[in-house]
Amino acid sequence: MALKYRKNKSPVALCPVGECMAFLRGAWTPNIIWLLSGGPRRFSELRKDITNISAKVLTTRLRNLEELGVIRRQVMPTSPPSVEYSLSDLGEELTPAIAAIVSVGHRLKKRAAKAAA
Amino acid sequence: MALKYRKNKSPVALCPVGECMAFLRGAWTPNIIWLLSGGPRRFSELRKDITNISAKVLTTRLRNLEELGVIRRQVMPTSPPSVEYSLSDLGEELTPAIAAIVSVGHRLKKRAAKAAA
DNA sequence: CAGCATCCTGCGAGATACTG
DNA sequence: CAGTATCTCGCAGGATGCTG
Repeated sequence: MALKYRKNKSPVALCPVGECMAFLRGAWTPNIIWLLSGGPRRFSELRKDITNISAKVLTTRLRNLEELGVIRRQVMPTSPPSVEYSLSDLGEELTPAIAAIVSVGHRLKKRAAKAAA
Repeated sequence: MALKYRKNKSPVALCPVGECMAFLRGAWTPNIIWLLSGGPRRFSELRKDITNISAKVLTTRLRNLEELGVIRRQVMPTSPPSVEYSLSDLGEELTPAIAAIVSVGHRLKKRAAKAAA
């Protein structure tokens, strides 16, 4: 019963949305890309901007995105080491989707406010 | 060490993308909404359209979305029981985001094809 | 500053079998 | 047809502590 479970990383890969969703895995991922779409950012900046994310998770997501070719990691040779993350071309292609998500999010927020009133 | 872990269902809820992503939890969810955006569908139709999804998972996601108010579930009083799922107003609001995701997905597919060539 | 190591949890998901 | 039940795995994530 060894290989009982498929090693398929993204179950949705065969469906229309899957091509894109494969890059948005993880609850924090869209947020990271969104922040990076505003320009390069350093590790600690991301940590501050994304409320309540732990260093471990941020690192994991960052590494994952780097491996997928979505972001670029550039180590600055300064005395206190600083690392800059930025979107790659591939990453830039994802931003319209994220932008739409954000925009829908705002709409939903307004909607919720109206419903409460 | 009881309530060690926060019960927060969506860790991203405080971030800009979180408002929307809260409704897209689960790898299959965007796909379901996307299919439903084309019109109401029955359980078995969804199962067929979404390749390789198990009945259990589909049911779970459907129930979840219903609970969130994203979709509506209507039982048709026919002799072989049939159930129709459709997007609610809230669900309709999510479609722009899904559409963007799908569109980006197509673009990525082309990009990959070009890279392979 | 930018991480890594370790340990632990819950959820999404897959497989299979069964039901009103 | 439209589910439910049961079991299992793996991954994303949280907490805490340590390092070049």
